Order: sequence, then structure tokens, then C-alpha cells
Amino acid sequence: MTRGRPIAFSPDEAANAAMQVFWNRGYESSSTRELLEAMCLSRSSLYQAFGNKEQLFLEALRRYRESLVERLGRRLEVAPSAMTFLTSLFRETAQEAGGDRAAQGCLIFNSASELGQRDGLPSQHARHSIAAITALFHEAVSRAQTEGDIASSRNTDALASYLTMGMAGLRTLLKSGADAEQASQAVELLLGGLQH
Amino acid sequence: MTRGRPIAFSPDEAANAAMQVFWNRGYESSSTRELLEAMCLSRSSLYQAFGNKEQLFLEALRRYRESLVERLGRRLEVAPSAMTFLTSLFRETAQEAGGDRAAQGCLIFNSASELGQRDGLPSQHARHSIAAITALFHEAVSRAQTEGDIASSRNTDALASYLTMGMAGLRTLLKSGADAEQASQAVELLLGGLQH
DNA sequence: TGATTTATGGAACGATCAGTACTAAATTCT
DNA sequence: AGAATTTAGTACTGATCGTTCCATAAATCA
Repeated sequence: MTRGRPIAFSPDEAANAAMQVFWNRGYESSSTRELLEAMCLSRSSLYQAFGNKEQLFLEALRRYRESLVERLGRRLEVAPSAMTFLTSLFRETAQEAGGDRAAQGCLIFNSASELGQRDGLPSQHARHSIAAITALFHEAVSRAQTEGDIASSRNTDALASYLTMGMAGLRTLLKSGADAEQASQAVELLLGGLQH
Repeated sequence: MTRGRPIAFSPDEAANAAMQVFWNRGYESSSTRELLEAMCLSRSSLYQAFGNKEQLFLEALRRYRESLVERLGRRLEVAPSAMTFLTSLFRETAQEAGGDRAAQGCLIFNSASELGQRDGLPSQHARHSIAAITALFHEAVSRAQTEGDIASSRNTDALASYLTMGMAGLRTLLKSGADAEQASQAVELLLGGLQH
């Protein structure tokens, strides 16, 4: 049986609030003060429940990654074809141009860019998250090949890396204020590269 | 005539040293302490000569941008063809994989990712720097079209955005630890998109 | 009810942040 | 030489950083 005062907050909601802060401000620039306010809990509760800022970030990044991979994985499953999954994913992302979502970017690519190849867990987990995205693209390309939308003769690994590179570039383009037309044109060329 | 004690440091070298710090650590994460040490000057000299941290960053970014655009512009001029300029630029960048240079990335794309669409001059200048890169790609694509290496029927603006997106993505890929093979494969697919 | 266990709120920690003020040093012009 | 002017070095500002500590509140078990 549990003893003592029960926690008055939802660890789940608190972690999601922290994720939003890291998403908007990055890892190092997110202060514990901002995190506390967004999470609506006291200092001691944060350290009690999540350890410290680094561990909280790892938890936030983990949630983001797992949520994203799961959501995209489902979307790939139910898509009429893997190719339509890929084209609609990139086209919809390009259409975010100018909005708040475009300015936010993607926590994974943001983290990879900020933390680069440093030592330490945050950088390490950012790299692992990029690998997870590439793995998802790999699965989609592989399925598109079995479905006949991409030639089986083409290198699946290379195409997966190409799509990760494309999505990373698209997110940077959107962050730098590209409009919907510019982003869409670039995306169409990128998608064209899948079929030649 | 100038009166008073002459400065004992080279403003040029100091600015370059600051650029290196911002390049490695980003804008917000670079402390004045680190900057002072790298620039080998005292606190008062920094504020006397460069105003404040923000202005120092703007100066560093301006130098980086102008130096890069000038260097690439010359390289484009002397290249046997605009297409060889583009292919060798991307291929050489991919070959940086694993090295310190790959980990550093590009100050312009780093800044665009970190500063996004915020208010304020640093963000504004980062976006302008991205535009400068796109303009350079535009020039290269345009020349490649007159040289017959890219069909004139194709949208030059779209191709320029596509290349900026590609370079941004490649930089992120390299930062996240991609090896030379992975980066090269992705780059070849990207370059293939220029000719179809 | 009383002892025990856990969460909470907030004060406080030392370190560091960007930026300023002031004194001393170094040079030029008169 | 001496006045004027500018740089350099450093102590200092108030603010904020991530983290710890401790007294108090709230729950469970005996």
C-alpha cells in the first residue's frame, strides 16, 4: 500500500507541459522557472518527480518521439499506400508555413540541431530520435517498393536518409519564414526524387 | 588625428574569434565569459568595441555570411560549369561526415534553427542570411539552365528553395552523426532531383 | 488518535548571467 | 613636461541560473 500524502498533479500532464516548453525554447534556453510555471507545480515537486532538468528533458523527448513514431506508424498503416502517406506528410508539413506550428518546428530536429554531437545523454537521445525517424521512413519506402510505387531496384537505406534529410531541411526552411508556395515547390521536387 | 591610447587588439581577429564561439555554441548559449576568453580581450574592451552581445553576434553573423557568399560566389565563377559547382559543393559537404566541421555545422543554418521566427535583430538577420544562400543557389541554377545542364523549362525559384532545403537537411543529418556513406547517398538523390 | 510517510511551498545556496562604473595605464597634442 | 584623451583591467551590479534544504501539510497505517 502507498503511504503518505498523494501527489496533487498528473505526472503525465506535467511532462507534456514540459515538452511544450522544450519544444518552443530548446533545451538549454528553457529555464526551470519557465518549466515550473508551465507545469503548474512547485520546485520540489519537479525535482522529486523528474530528478533534474536533464532527466526531465530526456523524458519530454522520449514522449515526443514515441508519440510521433506511434502516430505516424498508425497513419502509415491505414494509408491506402505508403506513397500517399509520404506525399501527404510532406505536403501537409509544407502547408504549415507561416503558422505557429512551423515556427515551433519539430522537437527532434530542433534538439539534433541544438545538441549536435556533444557528449551526454541529451545529445545522444536526440541522435537516437533522428534514427527513429529514419527507421520510419525506411519502413514506408520499403512498403512503397513492395506496392510498386518505388522501383525495388533502388536503395532503400539511401531513400530513407534522403527523406530524413528532406524533412530536416523542410523544417529549417519553415523556421526561417518560407511561405507556403516556396515550401510546397521544394517539397514537390523532393517527392519527385522518390520516383526517378 | 587620433589621440589617446591605441587599441592593443585587432578588431578583425577579435570578431573572428567571437564568430567561432557563436558557431560552436549558438547565440544564447555563448556566454560573455567564453567570448572574452576566445577574443583575448577585457570586458570593457568588448563593450567599448562591439556594444553588447547582440551587436557582437550580428557582426559575427554578418562576417560569416559575407565571407561565405563571397567565397562560394568566387567558386561558382571559376567553376567549369554551375552544375559542377553545385555537385561538388554538396558532395564535399557530405564528405565532412564525422569530422569536427560536420559537428559545427553552418552558422547560418544553426542560427536559423535556434532563433526561428522570433522578434529581434538576431532572428531577422538569420532569416536574411538564409535568403542570401537561396539567392546564391538561384544564381547557380540559373546559370546551369543557360549552360544546358538544367532544363530551362524548370522553375528556377523552386530549384533554389529545393537546394537550400537540401543543404539545411544535410547539415542537420551531419550534426546528428550520419556517416559519409549515408550522407553521400542522400546527396546523390538530392542532386538527381536537379536533372529530372 | 498518534506515528509514519510522502508531497508541497518557499527560502536559501553558490554560481553565473549580461552589463556598468571606476581607476590605472598608455598614448598624442600643446 | 603636462594636459587631454582613449584603452584596459577589475570590482561590482542586480538578476537569474539549476539545485538543495527544511519546515509544513496531507495522507495512511497501527
